[in-house]
Amino acid sequence: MNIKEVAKLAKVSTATVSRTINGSDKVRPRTAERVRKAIADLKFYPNTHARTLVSGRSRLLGLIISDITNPFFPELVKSFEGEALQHGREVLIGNTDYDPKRMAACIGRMMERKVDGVAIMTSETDPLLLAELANREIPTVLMDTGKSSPLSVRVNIDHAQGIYEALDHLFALNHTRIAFISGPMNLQSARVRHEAFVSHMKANGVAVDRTLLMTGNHRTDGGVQAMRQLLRLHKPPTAVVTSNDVTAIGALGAIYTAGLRVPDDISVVGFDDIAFASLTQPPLTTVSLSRVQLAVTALAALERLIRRESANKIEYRITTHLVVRQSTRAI
Amino acid sequence: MNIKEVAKLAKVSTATVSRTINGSDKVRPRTAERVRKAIADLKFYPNTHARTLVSGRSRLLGLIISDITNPFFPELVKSFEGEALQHGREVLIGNTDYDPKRMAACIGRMMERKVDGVAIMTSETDPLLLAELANREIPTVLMDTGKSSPLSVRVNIDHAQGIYEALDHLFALNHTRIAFISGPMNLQSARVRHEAFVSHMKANGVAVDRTLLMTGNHRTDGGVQAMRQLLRLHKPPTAVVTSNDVTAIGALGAIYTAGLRVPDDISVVGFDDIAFASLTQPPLTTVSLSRVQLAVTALAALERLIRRESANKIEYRITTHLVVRQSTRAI
DNA sequence: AATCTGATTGAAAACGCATACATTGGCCGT
DNA sequence: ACGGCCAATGTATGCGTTTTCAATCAGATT
Repeated sequence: MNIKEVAKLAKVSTATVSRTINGSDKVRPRTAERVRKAIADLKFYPNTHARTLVSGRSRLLGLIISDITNPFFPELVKSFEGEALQHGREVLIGNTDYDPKRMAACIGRMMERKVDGVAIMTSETDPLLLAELANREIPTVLMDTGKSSPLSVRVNIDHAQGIYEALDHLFALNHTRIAFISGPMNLQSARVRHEAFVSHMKANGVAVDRTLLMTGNHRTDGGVQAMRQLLRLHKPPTAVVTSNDVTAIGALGAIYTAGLRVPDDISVVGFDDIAFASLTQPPLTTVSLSRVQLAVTALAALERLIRRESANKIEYRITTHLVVRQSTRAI
Repeated sequence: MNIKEVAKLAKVSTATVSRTINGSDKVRPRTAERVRKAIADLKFYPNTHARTLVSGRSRLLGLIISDITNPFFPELVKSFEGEALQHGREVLIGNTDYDPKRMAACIGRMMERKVDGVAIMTSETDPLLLAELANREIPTVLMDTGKSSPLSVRVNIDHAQGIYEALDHLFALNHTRIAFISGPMNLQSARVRHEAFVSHMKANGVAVDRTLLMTGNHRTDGGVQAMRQLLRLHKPPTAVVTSNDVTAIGALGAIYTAGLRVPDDISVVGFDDIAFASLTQPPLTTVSLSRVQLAVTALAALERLIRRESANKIEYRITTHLVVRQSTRAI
């Protein structure tokens, strides 16, 4: 089943069939109709590989993420895919599992499949791999890393703003003894959030107690461990800010297990605003980082790069802002 | 950059390069080494589209799911992808969003990309689309639907067993006034769970109060609505079994909002055992349906079909079983 | 040294489509 | 009626591989 059979049935040449499929305007409407009928009758699906091979365009976009089971990503994937579909493209997803080797394999696959562009939504990336993509003139969009070039742009996420708002919120509720449970410090995003916390505390004249600065891992168990340790302190914090929601959920668990209540005994603030954040008990006050916005922005940037629109110096920025729910209260 | 340049650099023909890439044993080791060096030097990545076009094999597997943001799926996707990678294949994911039109579009894309096989993990599928795949001799694995044929197998999920165990557990805790919040009744899996509930209640001589049979939608809001209604009853249930964990989480929320406690005032049982089930307050007693097992089984079945191994009459079955946590208690 | 044999290697033909270029047809003005 | 011209269609090439079949080579046997 191929374009030839369609051509035969529609009594035209393969060229006309091809033109019809691709919506060329130089096919007489009546002819196009006949071709479309033949395509439908034969249930013909054009061979993407042949199309890509000859045209050089795959209509395929790469999306590289760290881990699909991390609740942050599915929403991002869905939005990105939805947008891509609207632009007539498909998405090849790559899971790196935070493993540089798998990242390299992902990029390799993207190159083999001749993607038209790649969105790299992991916050760390090997510059050598990026160079590889650049060599092949494959446009890339990076999150929080890399520098802009004619074929690569960076989408900046303003983690700090959210942290500032969270702290201001807690300050307004009279908290000063505020703990922070960070993510793994080898993650750029985790580092930025941590630094924003420390600097905004200082900026507001609140002493930063080093014993209240814990390191988590962006998973629940990290939140549980860190929170337990905080609760064992001689003078535990009255509020805890976490580097992501999953950590906050772990902290929540540790607090309940210790027989304390949120927000009565201790306030908790998350980060990301994953779907489950509004479903915890109590619903989590958290910093929202819109995955939809991130996906839409990344895709738009990619499209621009693919069309080689020299939209140089466009600054892509995703803001974050606090969503107050019920896990925070004044003391 | 193509195979020709590699051939030139390695001073061999393109045929030899191709053979080396594909690990043919009829290339002299010394020659193969030279070719591999050329490939590495040029950082050559073979063009998948050309390979697929000529060989007819894409090393691509389709995985069709309902909604990646439904917590049931990411784990399934990850396991499936991991297994596929081990077998040297890649995965094309299709989101149907429970929409038959999008399902058709997904299948169309699978055919255009010439996948070697498709795993359809949505529990409803249009037989016409399946016929389309069968016509093109594309192997398929279905979840809970369809009938086996030389190119299609069905993986059965034993939803009933889990429901039985859940009920037996509640019976042992002296519950008899047990409610059930179902999923959308147009979903096969939801219907089976519902029926298993009713039949096992009857089988144990427990009267089924129709007012305790609620219809949800497999989302939290459905769980919230249904639970609210149950709590407004003259004689509310002492225990609630839900058709999935997300529904249970909604129910949990409604119960807390009403000022009641779990499991003190009411016991709750979920279904699926998503990652968050162990992180609710209290941790949710639920029926586990292993996504890993499902993914591994589906992939193994697919591989067998692709190799045209006539493993007829193999019965693929995924069992479910109760995981007791802390959301259930005796009355 | 000549011959044979199996192991390597090479040349060339597909695979299904898009597209540059060539051809045809119809319509207009004259 | 004729040339000219644009629109519509057709012909044929090549995209980068795999694979068949033919050619060559190295070594063993005589």
